[in-house]
Amino acid sequence: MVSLRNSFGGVVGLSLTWTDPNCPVARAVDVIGDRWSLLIVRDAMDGARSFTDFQQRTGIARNILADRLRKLVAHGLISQVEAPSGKRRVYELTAAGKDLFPVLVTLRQWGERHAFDADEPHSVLVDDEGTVVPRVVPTAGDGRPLTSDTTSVRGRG
Amino acid sequence: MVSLRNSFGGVVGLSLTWTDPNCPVARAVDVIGDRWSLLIVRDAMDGARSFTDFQQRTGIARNILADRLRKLVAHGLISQVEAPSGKRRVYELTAAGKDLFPVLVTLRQWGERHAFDADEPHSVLVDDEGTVVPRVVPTAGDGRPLTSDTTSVRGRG
DNA sequence: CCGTATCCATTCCGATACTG
DNA sequence: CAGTATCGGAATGGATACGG
Repeated sequence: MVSLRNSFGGVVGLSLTWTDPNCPVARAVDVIGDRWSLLIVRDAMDGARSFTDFQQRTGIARNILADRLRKLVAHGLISQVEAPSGKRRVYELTAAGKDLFPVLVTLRQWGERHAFDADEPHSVLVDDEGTVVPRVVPTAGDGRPLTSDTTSVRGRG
Repeated sequence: MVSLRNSFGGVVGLSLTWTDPNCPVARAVDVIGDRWSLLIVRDAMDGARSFTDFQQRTGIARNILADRLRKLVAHGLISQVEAPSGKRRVYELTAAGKDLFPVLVTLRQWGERHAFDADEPHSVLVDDEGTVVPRVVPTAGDGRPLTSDTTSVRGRG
């Protein structure tokens, strides 16, 4: 266990039992690499705000949901703020949480391609005007598309 | 538990205990949403081929590694092929596995931004020529950048 | 070198009951 | 509505020993 001060000033305990704790992928996985965290962020992006919102959309058990929300808040992806109504506190994505958008988009596109049977209907990601979002592909500065054969994805701090 | 015929003809058992089993993000998470799978894929992209390669790079326990490799093979992300030497069988990413490249790139970029302290040194993703890879941002067909405020990331099959 | 088998501890998860 | 408390089962994980 290693303590880490995150971008928001909060000290967060990370497992970091990895062989290479400085790999940014490993660190990211340490935050969202479980069964529920990404789905909670997904639903937050989709408009979920309240505890019950998340519970109903994900179907997660209440105690686990409470735990995950705590961790996501501790890691600075979600914050609990006063609702505009002034009544209740609601969960809201922070800038760091919203920055997971490209991850979820690529994950969704991957899922649509590879997690459905050929004859099984599935969604296709579209923008706000209803036109299909082209496949997200990392590119070099000059616009050249990058592949796993030429680009190492394993950073080492 | 639901059986699913994947893109490679193999029947794969998915948990799919989600509230919405048709969400492609949920399906993707069902495949790679654990502590190790993405890191195994990461190391495969980084050149790992043999069981011991993966074991040493990730530090994962041998029994768990064997289990995860089995699952990744069953899900069609990795295949076991004869080594060019003809001696041993080695693990190799399939097309579906390589398609996780954009996911790992965005995840790495997120990690570099949000999983390190401000004064903590970290890597920056570069292409094969050493120039920094610009932030990967999903865009509409017309090049307009998309955000989580305007684009739903939750597909429903 | 490539796994499998076993043992044990920890974590994860779901269901339910309960409180402010 | 928003959680917390508790229980039990399942999955995960580490270590080690073993066999092809």
